[in-house]
Amino acid sequence: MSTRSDIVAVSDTLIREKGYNAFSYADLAKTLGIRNASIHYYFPTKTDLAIAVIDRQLEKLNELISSVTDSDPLTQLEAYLSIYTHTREEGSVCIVGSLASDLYSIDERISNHLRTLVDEILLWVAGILERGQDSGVFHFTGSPRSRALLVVTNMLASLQLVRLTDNKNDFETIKEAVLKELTT
Amino acid sequence: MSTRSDIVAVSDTLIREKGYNAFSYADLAKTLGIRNASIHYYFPTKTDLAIAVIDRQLEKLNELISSVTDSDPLTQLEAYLSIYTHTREEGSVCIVGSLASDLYSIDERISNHLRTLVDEILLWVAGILERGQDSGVFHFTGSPRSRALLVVTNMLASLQLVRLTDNKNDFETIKEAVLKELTT
DNA sequence: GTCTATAGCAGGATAGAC
DNA sequence: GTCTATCCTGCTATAGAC
Repeated sequence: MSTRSDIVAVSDTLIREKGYNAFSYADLAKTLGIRNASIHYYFPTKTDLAIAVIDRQLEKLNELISSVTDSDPLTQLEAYLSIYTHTREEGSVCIVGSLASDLYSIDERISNHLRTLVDEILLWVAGILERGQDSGVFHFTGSPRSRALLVVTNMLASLQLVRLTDNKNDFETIKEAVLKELTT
Repeated sequence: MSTRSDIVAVSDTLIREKGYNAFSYADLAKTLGIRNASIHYYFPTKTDLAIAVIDRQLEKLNELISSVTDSDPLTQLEAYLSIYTHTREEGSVCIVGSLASDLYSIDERISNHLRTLVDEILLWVAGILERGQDSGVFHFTGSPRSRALLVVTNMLASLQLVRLTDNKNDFETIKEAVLKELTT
C-alpha cells in the first residue's frame, strides 16, 4: 500500500476510536513510523485528511453497494448491517457518529462531505427497504425513508451504547431485533 | 444561580454542542465573563468538570423520573422522549452520544460515571416498557431491555443524524415512529 | 518524498496577590 | 473567590536540507 493510503486508513481508525479532536499528526507519525512533516506533505491540513477519510468511506460504501447490486433485498440489508458488525469488533464507532458529535467544531468542508455520505446511506437503505416491501420480504409501516432512519439510528447508536454497557450481546441483540422486526 | 452551577450548565451545553475535546476553559471564561483561573478554583481539572456535568444530567434524570413516577406507562415514555425534543431544539446531541464518541480519549473516571447514567436510562425505559406491556398499552417482541435498547438508540442517534440531514422533520418522524410502533 | 528544526499558538493547569 | 501572570505541553503547520 502507498504511504498516502496508509495515512488515510490509520486516520480513519483513530478518528473512529478516539474522536477527531483527540487524534493528532503525532499519533499518525508514531503508528506509521514516519515524521509529522511527511504527513503534511500528503495532507497539508487536518481538514484535508478528514475529507480523505470520508472519501475512503464513500468508496468502500460504493464497493459494497456494487457487490450486492444484483442480490435480493434481504441479502442487501444484511450487507448493510455487516458494516457495523465489523466496526463493532474493532471497538470503534462509525465515522458518521464520530464526526456528528464534533460537528460544530469542525471545518464546514468536512461536514458537507459527511452530509454526502449520510445521504447516500439513507438513500441506499430506503431503496432496499422499499424493494423488500414490494417483494413481500419486509413488512413495515411508514415510508421507506422513515423506516431507514430507524434502522440507521439503531445501528449507528448501538456502536456508541455498547461501548458503555459492556454487554457484548447488546450489539447482536439490536442487530437481530432490527432484522426480525422487518421480516415478521 | 451560583458560579459553580453556572459553570456546569455552560459546560454541559458546550460539550453537547462542540464535543468534549473541542470545548475549553477559555470558552467557559468568555461565556461567563470570568477568568480561566476562577474556573479551576471550582474544578481543578477538566475531568472534575466533566464528572460534574454527568452528575447534573443524573440529577435531572432523577427529577424527571420522580415527576412521573405515579403516571401511566405512556405518559412516562413521553416524558422520556421529551428529553430529546428539548435537546433537538438546541441543535445539540445528548451527553451520552457526545462522550461515547470520545470514549477512548477521556479519563476513565468520566466513562465510569457515564456508564452509571446509561445504565439508569436503560433500566428506567425497560421498566416503562415492561409495565406498559403488562397493562396492554405497549406491544412488542423480545425482552423489555432489548426493546429499550432499540428505543434509546433511535433517540440518541436521531439527534446526531438530524444535524446532518437538515430535514427538520426527521427528528419528529423518528420520535413518532417509535411511539407508533409500540402502541399498535 | 522524507527528514530536522522550529515557528506559533492554544490548551490545561498553578502560584500568589488582592 | 477572583484576579494577573505564567509555565509547560502538545498541537497544527511551515521552511528548507537531503
